[in-house]
Amino acid sequence: MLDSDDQQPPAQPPASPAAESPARGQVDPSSDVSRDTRTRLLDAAERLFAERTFASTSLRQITAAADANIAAVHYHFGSKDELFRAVFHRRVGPVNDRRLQGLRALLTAAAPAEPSLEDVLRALVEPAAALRATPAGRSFACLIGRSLSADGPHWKTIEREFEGVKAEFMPVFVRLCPELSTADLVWRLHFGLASLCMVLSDTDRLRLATGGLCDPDDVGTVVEQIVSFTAAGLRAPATASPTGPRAGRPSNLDSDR
Amino acid sequence: MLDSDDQQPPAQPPASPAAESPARGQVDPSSDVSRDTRTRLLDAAERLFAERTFASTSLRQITAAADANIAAVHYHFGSKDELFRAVFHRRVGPVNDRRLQGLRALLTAAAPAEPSLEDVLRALVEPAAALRATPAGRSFACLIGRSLSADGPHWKTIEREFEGVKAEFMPVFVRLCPELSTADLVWRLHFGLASLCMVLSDTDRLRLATGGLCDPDDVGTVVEQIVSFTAAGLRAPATASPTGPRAGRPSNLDSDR
DNA sequence: ATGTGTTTCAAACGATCGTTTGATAGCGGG
DNA sequence: CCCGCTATCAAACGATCGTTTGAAACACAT
Repeated sequence: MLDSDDQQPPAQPPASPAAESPARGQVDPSSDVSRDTRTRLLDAAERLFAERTFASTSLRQITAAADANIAAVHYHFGSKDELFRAVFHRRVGPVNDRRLQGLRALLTAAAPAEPSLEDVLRALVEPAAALRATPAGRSFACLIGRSLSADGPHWKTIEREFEGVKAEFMPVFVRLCPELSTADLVWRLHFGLASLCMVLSDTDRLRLATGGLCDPDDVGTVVEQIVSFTAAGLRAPATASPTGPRAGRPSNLDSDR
Repeated sequence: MLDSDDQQPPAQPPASPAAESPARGQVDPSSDVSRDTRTRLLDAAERLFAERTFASTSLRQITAAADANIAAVHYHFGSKDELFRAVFHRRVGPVNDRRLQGLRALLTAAAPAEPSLEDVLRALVEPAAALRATPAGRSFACLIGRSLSADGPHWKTIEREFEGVKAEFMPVFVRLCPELSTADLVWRLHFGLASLCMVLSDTDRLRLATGGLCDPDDVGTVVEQIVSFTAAGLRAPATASPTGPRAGRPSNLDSDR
């Protein structure tokens, strides 16, 4: 397992049914001369997609930043959408691999007991938060954090990348939080990942708003803050309505008016 | 106070220094005949900005959905950017007013003691979460939740809308969490708002992924989940390093490899 | 040198974008 | 009746978008 670096087949653009007009065969990504232009395009696209947005970043801006020709994008990737997929796939694989490595190490080290909730959360959070330690990783962190809260045509692509992590972490959380209903557990994990996404996608706003007090690029602090906050939330007593019909809908501000 | 419905001055488009060529005077938004087209444009833009994105929604899509002419946008708002600002301003004002009302009611009801952490969080979360109860509000909820995690040219516009809420809620949280350092408090409130944003911007993904178990449109459940989770996180013991140099940077997965 | 396949380039394609224009209705008060 | 004002409309503006094309530049085995 731990697959992260497969190269897709030719992946010819869905248009043009007569596929092979001049030259379109994808090239082996390892030990290739043209890797220069390809990775330059990936780096530039990663940075610009993060700074602006996929929709508001033009291929001309990308190729200008990468010092390449416009047609190079379609030659190496086929289309703008597949360029996005390539940018995303290049970095999310290693992150998820580190997550699964960390989880498995914890499980075997603690067996037959269970690892601590904090350790499991750390294994999930740290590889992603560590992206913000490097400039390129920080660009990708903004991209991934932003893509998770905006579903466009790329949502299914993104979702698939995280299936393995979800499948392996969820049972562990279920065992570590036996007193929580499934709905409670899912809600709270959702909130924890929301916190992670918010930090990943931050672009100096939090640091500026706090006068440098809270720094999303301080990986160690970020990890401990998210882990301790989420662990405390997961340990909160279960809500009143397990899966009841509509039990307990307390709504405030009916005081006056 | 509680200002939410001020109309901006003429707000002439920054181009064309000789401003008044044919007809550009903004109209009084109350008791006006043309409110029809104006609000139809606002409604359509609100929905489409939420479904797609600001950048990937064209004015022609908006005017087609609003059954209006292309030029109507520039006649009533001046530009696409000011249309976004109008869409945002129309709904965020009442939400923040309800938040401040709720907070003040809590403060006077509990005086001279302090209200509970849960009640203050509820006053902050409920008015926003309640947006998801109506289709139009749900569109705006997606828009606001998404805009907060993506900073474009509209970030300063958005930030200004929330200044009042921030200024009035923050001192209360400081008093309610006296054992937390400022950095800890800001981090954890940031996480709580991240959870809120994630729920607001959800577009059926969570419900579909959980088989209907977690429904972002079930306002009562959402509020209680966010409030209890965030309150538990805020009550977690303070982290080791208050503002220390680099204390405690435990990094896992140094097991093998 | 020749041939083959890969990579890069300038230039153009049609489509769509935000914005502007000038004319055309509707409607009030003089 | 005509005038000033508001609102809407069809049509076009220049700019920029993603994509395609065909040829040049390059590498390298024979």
